[in-house]
Amino acid sequence: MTVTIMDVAERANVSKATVSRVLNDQGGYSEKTKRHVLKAIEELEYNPNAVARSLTNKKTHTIGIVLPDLISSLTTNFLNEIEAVAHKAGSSIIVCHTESKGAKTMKYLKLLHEKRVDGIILASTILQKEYYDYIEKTKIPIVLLSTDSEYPVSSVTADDYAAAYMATKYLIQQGHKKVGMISGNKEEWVAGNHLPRVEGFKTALLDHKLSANEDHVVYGRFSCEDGATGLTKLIGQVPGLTAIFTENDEIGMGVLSAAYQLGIKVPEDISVIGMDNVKFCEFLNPPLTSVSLSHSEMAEKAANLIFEMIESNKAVKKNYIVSHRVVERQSVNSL
Amino acid sequence: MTVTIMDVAERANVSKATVSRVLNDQGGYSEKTKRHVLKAIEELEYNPNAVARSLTNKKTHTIGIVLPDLISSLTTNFLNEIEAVAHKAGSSIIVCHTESKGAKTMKYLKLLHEKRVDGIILASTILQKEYYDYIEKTKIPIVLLSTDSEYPVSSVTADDYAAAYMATKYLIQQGHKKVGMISGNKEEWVAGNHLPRVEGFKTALLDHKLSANEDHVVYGRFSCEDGATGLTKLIGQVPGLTAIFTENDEIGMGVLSAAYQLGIKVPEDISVIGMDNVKFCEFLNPPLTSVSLSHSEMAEKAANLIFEMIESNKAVKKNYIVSHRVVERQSVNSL
DNA sequence: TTTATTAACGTAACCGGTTACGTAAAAGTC
DNA sequence: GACTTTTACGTAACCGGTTACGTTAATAAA
Repeated sequence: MTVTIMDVAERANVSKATVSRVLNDQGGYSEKTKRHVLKAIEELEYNPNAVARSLTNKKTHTIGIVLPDLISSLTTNFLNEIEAVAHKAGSSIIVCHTESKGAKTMKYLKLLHEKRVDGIILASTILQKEYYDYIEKTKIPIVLLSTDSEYPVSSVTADDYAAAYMATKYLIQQGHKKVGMISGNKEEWVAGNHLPRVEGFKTALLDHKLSANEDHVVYGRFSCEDGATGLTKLIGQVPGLTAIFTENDEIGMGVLSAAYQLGIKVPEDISVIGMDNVKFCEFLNPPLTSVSLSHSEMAEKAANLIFEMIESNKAVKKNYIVSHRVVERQSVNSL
Repeated sequence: MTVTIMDVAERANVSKATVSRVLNDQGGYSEKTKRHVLKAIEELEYNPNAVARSLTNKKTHTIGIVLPDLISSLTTNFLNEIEAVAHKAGSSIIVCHTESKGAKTMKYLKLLHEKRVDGIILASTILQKEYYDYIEKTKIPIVLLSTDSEYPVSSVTADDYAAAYMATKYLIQQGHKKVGMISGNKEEWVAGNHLPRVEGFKTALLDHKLSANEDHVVYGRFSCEDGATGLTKLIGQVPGLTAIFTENDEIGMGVLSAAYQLGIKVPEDISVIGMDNVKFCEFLNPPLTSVSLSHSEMAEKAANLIFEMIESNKAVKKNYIVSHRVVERQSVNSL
């Protein structure tokens, strides 16, 4: 049916070994036979079978990405960047979407191992002991993207604590004294990096001699809707509230939207700063000030790292922390 | 190194054929040997090699998705939905990002064939003759997602013409007489469905005895920035403009943002209707009225269709058109 | 001219599974 | 008890490549 290396060999009157050699530029054949082989390939429209090749080579030129439900622009950021790097490295990516369910993650890891991917990027997912053990056993190179871990594995992360601290400090420097935070789900196992964010927020407040207790933070999940409900809740909990730090831009967007509906003016009545500096920040009304975590950069680093690990098959382990900065727009007032 | 079916066979004192049989529940072995085999698998932590399996089975349980640069929420919509369906069908997805470059598309098609994917979903990409010929030759099942084609291939699309017509008619019915459109790039080969959108727009105008010439349409690319520049341009080109139809929500978002910056009130001064009904519409200020194209539904249908085609390996060809409707929010005023 | 070296291949084993076919033992039939 | 059928396997070929090794012919060296 489909044409194989054997067909090419026969038509070119050589052995399949020779065909394989010219295919891989390995030398060991004359110019003339090379031409013959190439001609046969051309005529038969031969397309090598990567599956067969992978079997002997023990390399699939495929890496797996597993990620939970994320803000769409984050997912896209990650995926785009990783895919671009992978493509340059001559590899493809299999994406696995875990829907925030732990069980599915383990299933996916097994699946990816079955498919013999060359490496795995695990994004925004806490590395459970179970996962770690499995990865250790299978020896698949792995890098964590946007999560740290207690286990010795490569990772590319942002310093969430410091970033949150910076966001909060920025608000304080603009003169705000009553500031609240809207966070993701307390129990949420995804991302797993909101606790540092809450800590950074509180510490910044405390460091500047401002009060900071649990009333100052409101928990939701990770979406726009939470911004809306969070806003009213927060206003109730902290009297005289003038500024809000939202754990991510999507929540920030929700706050902006809710404020608009409630007739609360941003930034005149209340200032908002988000986090992630996602693309749409610029186009919100008002444009959302946000602390940039350069997700693209993270993803790119993670992708490069995984290929580095794959190539030098020594067990290199590296941990990168990308920088952050606040990008000022118009959602924060100075008092 | 890694444990193979042979290792299992030896430990269980059977042939690898038998191991394979119990692995695939094929019968032809006693309960006792089954237990032995299972025990050996357990003890050795055997994990079958999908690559080897694919080689004989001629099935990789992998499908390829190729898509160009899209609005991130669209991409995510597509990917999520397709991945979910694929996962249920026991398959994985390889995503290929063409960055709106035609050359890359062909490369990806070849790559996917090399990797012997079971099927391909080609999203928002015009099916060039070259692609079609290649697909025909390789006999890979393919379905087009969000693009039609002159060639006989399966597809799941929206009726862009009708949807644009509906959007425009909606504006007219709200009393608008001077309405303009901001479209994507005229020459853009991606999406390929903006021409019908422009046509739908113009026809709706004409059908209601309103003027519609090329001045009423402004072309950009597909992003927020185009909304911003498009707005000022359009205001210049059509005097007395009261409403704008944007080819997609991202442009719509850009218009909203630009209007805010320019002090133009939406919808009081100018009404805006978008297209796609992407998630963030609800959270814009004001919330953006948009005609819903149910992309999730499209993606799901496309995914189901591709697996249907893969299973019944007859060359089934089906063409679905999903419905559309305008979802009213607050960006359109009635005069 | 004879011998050593190298170039240009072919042969066959291997990667890790699946499966058609053959066979011995167990079970069923008369 | 002899014969047929069924069960429970093992053997070996196969999927489509890669590669170690062996062989022959051409070329270089002596």
